[in-house]
Amino acid sequence: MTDVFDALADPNRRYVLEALSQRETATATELAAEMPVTRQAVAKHLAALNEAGLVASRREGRETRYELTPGPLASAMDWMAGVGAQWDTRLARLHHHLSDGSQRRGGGARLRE
Amino acid sequence: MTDVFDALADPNRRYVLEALSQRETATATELAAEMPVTRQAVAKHLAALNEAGLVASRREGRETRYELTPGPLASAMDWMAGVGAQWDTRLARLHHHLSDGSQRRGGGARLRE
DNA sequence: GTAAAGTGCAACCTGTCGGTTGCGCAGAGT
DNA sequence: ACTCTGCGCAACCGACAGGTTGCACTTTAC
Repeated sequence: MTDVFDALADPNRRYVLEALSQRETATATELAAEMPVTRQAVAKHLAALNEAGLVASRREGRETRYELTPGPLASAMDWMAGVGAQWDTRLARLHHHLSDGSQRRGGGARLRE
Repeated sequence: MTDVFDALADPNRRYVLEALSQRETATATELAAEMPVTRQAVAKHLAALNEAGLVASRREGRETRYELTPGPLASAMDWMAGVGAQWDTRLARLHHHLSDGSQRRGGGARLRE
C-alpha cells in the first residue's frame, strides 16, 4: 500500500506507467531515450515500480523488457474509495440528522459534489 | 497530482485521513494523542495534506480544527483508472488480434482480472 | 575473436522528509 | 492579573530518495 502510493508519487515514475500502458513492453534504455534522466535513473524507477508490484520484468536475451501489471492500482483505489465513502455516509448522516428525513439520496462514495 | 500521491504515501498521513473520515473534525493535538508521534509532526502532516487539498483548516478560538476534503482523491483515482483502462483496451485489442473476433467484451478499466 | 550494445552493481553527492526539541504567542479559565 | 492550554515557527538531526558517474559483465553482430 505504501509502496504503491510512494511509486505513484514521482512524476517520472508516473510517466513510465503511462508509457507502459500504451506500449506493451519497454526497456530501460528505450524509456530513458524519451525522458530527461539517465538510463540508471529509469532502472531505479523501474525497480521501485517492480517493488510495488506495478510492473514485471523479464529478461530476453541481452535486454530486460518491462510490462505493466496494474493490479495493485485496484487496491489503492479501494482504499481511497473507502475513505471517500466513510466521509460521504457521515456527511449524509449529518444532513439527515439536521434537516429531518427524506434527505437520504444516492448512497455511497460520491467523491465530487 | 504529485502532492496528492505524495500525501498518501505516508502511513501516518493515511491514518490521519482515515481518522478524519470518521470524526467530522479534529485538531492536531487530538490526533497526536492516538498516534506514536508528536503534535508538531502531526501538524506537519496536516500541512502536507492541506497542500494537497485533502483537508481544510479552520481556526476556532484557540484551536484549529481540520476537516476532510476528499475531492482530490477523485482526480487521483481518475488518473489510475486511465492507466488501467489504457492497459485494458490494449490487452483486449491484442486478444482480439490474436484469436480473431468475438473476443471483445466488457470494455473499460477492469483492473482486477 | 573482437567490438558494440545493453544491462547491473556500487559509490558518491545533494536535497528533502519525517521527526524532535525549544521557544514565543494568542485564547480561555480563575 | 495570572496561569494553563493549544498552536505556530525555527533550528536541528538522521535517514533516505533521486540522480549521476564509473566499471564490470553478458549477449549479439561482424
